[in-house]
Amino acid sequence: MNENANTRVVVGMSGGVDSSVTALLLKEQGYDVVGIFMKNWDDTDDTGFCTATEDYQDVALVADQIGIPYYSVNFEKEYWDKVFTYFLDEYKKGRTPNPDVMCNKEIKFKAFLEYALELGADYVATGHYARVRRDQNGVTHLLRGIDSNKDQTYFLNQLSQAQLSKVMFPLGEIEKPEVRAIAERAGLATAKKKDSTGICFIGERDFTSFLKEYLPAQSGEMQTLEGEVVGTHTGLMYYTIGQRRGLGIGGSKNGSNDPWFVIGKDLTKNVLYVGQGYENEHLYADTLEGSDFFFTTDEEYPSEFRAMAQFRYRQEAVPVTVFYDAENDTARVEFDEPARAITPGQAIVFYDGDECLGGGTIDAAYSDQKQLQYV
RNA sequence: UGGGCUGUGGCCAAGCGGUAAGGCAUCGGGUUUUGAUCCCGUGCAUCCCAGGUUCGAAUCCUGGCAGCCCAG
Repeated sequence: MNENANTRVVVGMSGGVDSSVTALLLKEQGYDVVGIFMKNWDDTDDTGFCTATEDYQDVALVADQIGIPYYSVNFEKEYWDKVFTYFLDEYKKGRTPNPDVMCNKEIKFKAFLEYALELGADYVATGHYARVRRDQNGVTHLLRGIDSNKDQTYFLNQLSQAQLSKVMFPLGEIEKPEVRAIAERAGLATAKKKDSTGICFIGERDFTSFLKEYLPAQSGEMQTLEGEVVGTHTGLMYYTIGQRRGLGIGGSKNGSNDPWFVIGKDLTKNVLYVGQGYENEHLYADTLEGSDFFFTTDEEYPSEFRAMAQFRYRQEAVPVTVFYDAENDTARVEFDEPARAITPGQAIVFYDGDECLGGGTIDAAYSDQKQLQYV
């Protein structure tokens, strides 16, 4: 009855509203929908409680309501090897990794995608707020979700053309409030479930104490760039550039009552550099160097081009000039205006209007040719 | 063992006789599929100690104690 009936779409269902509505919409469009829950992290606590169990129950409820089959698959090993190991390694280097970018690249759109294809899927769908558009040349473009407040292309910047050609993001076309409304109208079990935040699969938790379970703490001094000791840090890796909370220091002899921010780290001296004021000059860079640049379409990029760039999730993109070294997948990026808290380990993502072109990983930041003391 | 200054909640810091501002930090919450940022809310401090003067003092006086500075 419907041409979509011959198209099998495997939906990654997390047990949240977004993926629930994703499955619902595809089902309504007549696709042959299968829901699959990924368990990638074992968070069973001392009392035997595990949020994944609860989430899977929600997947089951929703799948039954929608009328689709559902399964569970376990990628704990892959997640540990490809995402978590990388995550810890980066922290050990004093950097601030972005595990969700890696999770999308290696798990959701690799391990999971391959698994789905084996199940006979034509596409994999997730509840990401992003859009894919396939042009007449057969190229798939990754576009920002129309709900600019929820757009998640930042986390998807490392997806390849091959991966993108196999995905569907139904939610990219609608706004979050509409997603809630659809869920409520359909009476989905997850309609009122609170949005989850935190590292995907690991979830919300006290971040520092979580890291301490895996990384040894080595406390040291907090200093101003002038060398004045103003406090004690509990371990360099627990702080990130531009961070304000958690420093535990306030006031100063010279009368400034501005808040303190992390402005740098020195791994060899085990010193955390801090400075006062949101607009502290040491937090601003005009250039960065990055590696592992990767583009969403197979188009070849010139050694120099203009683009809009985003350095952190939910930040406004700013105009930059990219000096790209295709040989090594590295690049030097110069900003039209100085940018705040450029942090090694974080992703720099390029955009051309709504299209996410791809991105790389920040390695170093510079101001006036001088490298900032970030690692 | 001469002179000067200072001593208010974790840190800065208002207050100058009438019954303790504010900022930062902390804590709680909101926003957020990284970590941040950001936003909102949050302090029953008796004012270094002991006396005294006053109807009444953190604010005045006396004596201690502590720190800093300048002299020697």
